[in-house]
Amino acid sequence: MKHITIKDIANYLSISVSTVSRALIDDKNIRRETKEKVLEAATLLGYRPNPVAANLKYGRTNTIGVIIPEGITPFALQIISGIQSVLYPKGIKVIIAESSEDAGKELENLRMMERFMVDGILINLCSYKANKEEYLRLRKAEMPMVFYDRIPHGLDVSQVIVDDYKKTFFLIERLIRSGRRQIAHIQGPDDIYNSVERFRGYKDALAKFNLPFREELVVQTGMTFNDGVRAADLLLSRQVEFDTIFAFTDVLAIGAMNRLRELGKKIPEEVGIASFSGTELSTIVYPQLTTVEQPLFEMGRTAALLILERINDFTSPCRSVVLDAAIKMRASTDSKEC
Amino acid sequence: MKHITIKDIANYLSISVSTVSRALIDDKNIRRETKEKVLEAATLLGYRPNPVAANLKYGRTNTIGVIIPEGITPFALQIISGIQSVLYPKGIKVIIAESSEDAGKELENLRMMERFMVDGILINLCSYKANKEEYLRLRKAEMPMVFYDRIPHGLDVSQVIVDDYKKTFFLIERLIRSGRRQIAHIQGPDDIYNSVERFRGYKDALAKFNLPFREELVVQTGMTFNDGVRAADLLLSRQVEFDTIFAFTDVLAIGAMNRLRELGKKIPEEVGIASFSGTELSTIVYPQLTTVEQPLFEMGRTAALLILERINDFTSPCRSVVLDAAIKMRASTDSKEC
DNA sequence: CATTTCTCTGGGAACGTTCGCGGGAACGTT
DNA sequence: AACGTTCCCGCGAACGTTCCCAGAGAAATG
Repeated sequence: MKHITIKDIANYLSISVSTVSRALIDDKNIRRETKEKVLEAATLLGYRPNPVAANLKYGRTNTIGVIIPEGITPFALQIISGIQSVLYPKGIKVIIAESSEDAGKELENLRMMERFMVDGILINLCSYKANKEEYLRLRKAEMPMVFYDRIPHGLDVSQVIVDDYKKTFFLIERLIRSGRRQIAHIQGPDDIYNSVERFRGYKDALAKFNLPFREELVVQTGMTFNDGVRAADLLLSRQVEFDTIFAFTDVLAIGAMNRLRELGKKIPEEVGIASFSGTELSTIVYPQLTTVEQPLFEMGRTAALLILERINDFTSPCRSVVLDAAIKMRASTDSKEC
Repeated sequence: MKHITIKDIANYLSISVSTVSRALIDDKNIRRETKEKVLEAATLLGYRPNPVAANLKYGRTNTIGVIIPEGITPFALQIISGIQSVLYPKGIKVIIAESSEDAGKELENLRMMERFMVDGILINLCSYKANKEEYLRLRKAEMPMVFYDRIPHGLDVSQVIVDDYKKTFFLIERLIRSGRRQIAHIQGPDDIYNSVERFRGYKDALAKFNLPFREELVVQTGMTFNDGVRAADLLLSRQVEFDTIFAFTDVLAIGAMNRLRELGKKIPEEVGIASFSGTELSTIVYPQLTTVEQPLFEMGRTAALLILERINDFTSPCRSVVLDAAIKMRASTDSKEC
């Protein structure tokens, strides 16, 4: 693609490049007349500014990186929509890298972002423990970073989250209030902080209603659909009664639900299913899932706003934004109280 | 972020910037000794090359744009993984824009990509008719483009697709062979060429077995989950018997399936469901969907390879790659012949 | 030993922009 | 009439690289 530059316009009008630049940049040191002449010529010649050159000047790339743990579910993409809705209008590019739930790959992605010289990074972690030194190094190198959804522990950074503990607590509370007593839990991996928090919410909610916490009702597993399937099998093999399953994510819940149905269990009559997420998955399965619906688009939006803040002023204090999330009672737990 | 430049290395070693550049760029006009010295100093000082500067020189941005019609389903993201697997190792950034099935937004996205000065664009269209003039203009301006999945009509461009007609034909053929006779079709929008092709495959397959084509068994609709729900309703309201539904996409199929089940129909005993896609959605629903499984990752990979070809030599002839797709018979049509 | 070739290095222009500086013209103020 | 201001505009440096050109010295050739 051949591009016409500011210099071409200057030649065309026999004026200097500086004046052209000033006209285009809306500098005040220019006569209205000449400015109009330049703009006219610009459209006539089909001029498109070359951001690369300007960025070189400013030492920016106008690019920010997003690192996501997985890209199979719609989760990431909805958040990314939110991010882009803020950044694209500002002329900032967004590049995405996926870690496949692998801390090693996450590290690679961080390095790649650095190589690409992004102006900042938005991160959804694989593990809240991994790559800590790298994040410390980046922080020291003054790389603007904002974490969202899955955040690190003991690192003073900007972040945007929902209150996993509280929301889980409320969800379990409502399940109990609607008559469910034997609530099993499919727990996520240990190294995801949200998993720890949701587990805590689950336990405390049981305690509030004086329901016993029973180890046999808890299964810890991974993040995939098949992990959900296996979790259901494991739960059944323990020969302990349960009338509800609360799963760490949509995907796990759906895996478990499908397995149970395959084995002839009626949902929600014999077993109710609830989860925590906010993707469309929870409404395209049958029956629709009771879930804590996180505001994903909004989460992306605020993360993007935070990173802009951070880029503009690295010395500003880190901010932690907690978003609200709605509890949606749906057919999978057959609650009357929608 | 303060960055170490090539000049810093030059000062540090009291040599010229040119030599440093040569050392880093693996130029042959340099003594092995000095080259090693430079590399050593580079790692010592923590030098990271600034791609922006180099790109300015070369007139490239090392960025390619991807325009997708929608981002709710995993469809797009799986293809994007394939694209990134080729481009990221080459140091090429990938930016993504979503058109929300809206041709106007698609046009906006094209303009944005141009503003960002991407080196090339990978496109999955909203409509095969829309924005034609814009694509012609871009082509004339020598913007490298590759279309995939949903392609334009009557435009000489590089593209990567699967054979919608043939694969649909084979799928319907197998459904008929497994005993299904009254196959309904949920058709996609008119302005998506794949929809037209799949419809054609459906019709011709019926014809091959001397089964009557019945208008009442075809519903044309949109692309969303709810469109699938509505299509099922419409089909039922026509009071015509059918033992199978073949839907344009996974999402439509799932919408219809859930609606039917809600109304008490047994899947697959009373109605079988089949679709065309290749996302994980077809295997996380219950029962799992019979479907034409497109090789999405591979599609992304080849699209990326084609765009590289095009960027390196715009004069090379446009290529059209047709990928194979597997027909997966699953529980939703209860076929014995998995 | 003289000449050519080769190897390596430094200088400086170029990529497309922005911006500080200086200066000329026009204007207003004493 | 002399001076200070303001308004515009051009010049040139700068951002971090690459690369062409020239040249110094070494090596090879006669």
